[in-house]
Amino acid sequence: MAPPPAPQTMKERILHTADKLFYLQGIRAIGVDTIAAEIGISKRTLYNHFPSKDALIVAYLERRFVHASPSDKPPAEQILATFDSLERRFAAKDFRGCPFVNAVAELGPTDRAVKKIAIAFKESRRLWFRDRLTELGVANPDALATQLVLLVDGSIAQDLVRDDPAMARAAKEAATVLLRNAGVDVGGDAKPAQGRKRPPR
Amino acid sequence: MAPPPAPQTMKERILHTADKLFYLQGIRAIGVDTIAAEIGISKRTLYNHFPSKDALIVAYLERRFVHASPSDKPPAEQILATFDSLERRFAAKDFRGCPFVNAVAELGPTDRAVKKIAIAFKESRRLWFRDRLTELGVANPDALATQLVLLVDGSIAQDLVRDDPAMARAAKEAATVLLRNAGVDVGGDAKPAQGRKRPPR
DNA sequence: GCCTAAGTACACAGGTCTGTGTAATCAAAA
DNA sequence: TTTTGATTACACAGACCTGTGTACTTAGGC
Repeated sequence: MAPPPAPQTMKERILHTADKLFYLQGIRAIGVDTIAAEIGISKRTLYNHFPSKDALIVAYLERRFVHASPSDKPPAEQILATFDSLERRFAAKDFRGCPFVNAVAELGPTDRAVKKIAIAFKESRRLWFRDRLTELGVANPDALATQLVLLVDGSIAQDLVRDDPAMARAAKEAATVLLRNAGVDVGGDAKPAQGRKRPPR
Repeated sequence: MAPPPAPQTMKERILHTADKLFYLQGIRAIGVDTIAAEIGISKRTLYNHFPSKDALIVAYLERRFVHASPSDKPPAEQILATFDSLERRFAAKDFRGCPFVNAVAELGPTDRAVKKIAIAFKESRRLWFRDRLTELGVANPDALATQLVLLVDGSIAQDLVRDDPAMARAAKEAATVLLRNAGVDVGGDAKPAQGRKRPPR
């Protein structure tokens, strides 16, 4: 399969580079000069496409706001696959936590625009979980969806400081318990994780 | 009961103020001038107590590294009380996430000293959970402890962006399910959260 | 009264940052 | 060929940052 095409327009090239640097090194740590130099353009060109660094930051976060693509797998599988995907991302050396959480942590509570995008993103993922749980006919999809996003964000935060992709596996196991507890069929009783061994009947 | 005593020594006053400003507004957002001005001392005095801003940052994080105080409550109660305590902290208007996660997010992967403290803190909390679970005789205390810290950090990250203390309740409910699944007695069957209603026997 | 330690006031060096102004260049469309 | 729009090179303003140098004041201990 073909590699992802190189960004075409100047605006896309700027966003692509800003994304890489902002995400890996932090928004406040990267100046617009650095971004322009990395692309090999003048600072003036950058400011011809974005009126301010703030605008560039907002565009960076909006570009990170990718919506989940539809899948024809069963909902329970989709939910658990989320954690496998997380584990793969943790294993990549260029993973540095959730860009939205990082931006809010970095830019403080004053930056309303950034916070708004972060809230929207978190909520969209929660709703994605909720929709899958509704398909499964779970009794309280809202509450369970919230618990699942806690596991997602918890494993991201833990991996950010510990660099340990196993956090995603731990989250997946916890999610499996929560799903099974809600009556969802998540495959064999292979990992009981019980306090006492259950005698085979 | 008496209010907490005002910091006595100059070093403590500096740390107290640095903590407040670093935590609420971000480490990079606060200059040493701002800290000195807030206390009403000269910048020179600050630099007489800390050789550099980096040293002040490290001292700030080390001061945040509070170890859990021993309790005589039963272990299961201690574990669940963690989430009640979290909820109270979320409700306070000056809560701004985990200072260690925020510092790592802000200062980037290069700052080894900061990352080291953050890892140590996260691990100390995981071990605290593990010790309580060991007291409870749980089969796999290590794995379950990791899952519990995911819920803690997940709720912190979610509250940071959403300002919703209910995240702590959601984490507590998930923790209850995980504990019960591991054979821990966590009180009545009051909240079954089951997929299908269980007929009373 | 005198000495020492701590703090103050304040300037400043040297660096970074965002954002702008200006004149020159280049390429493609008309 | 001429025009037009994008881009470049580069200087610069104004702000902020960390860290230092220096001379002055103040308060306690001897």
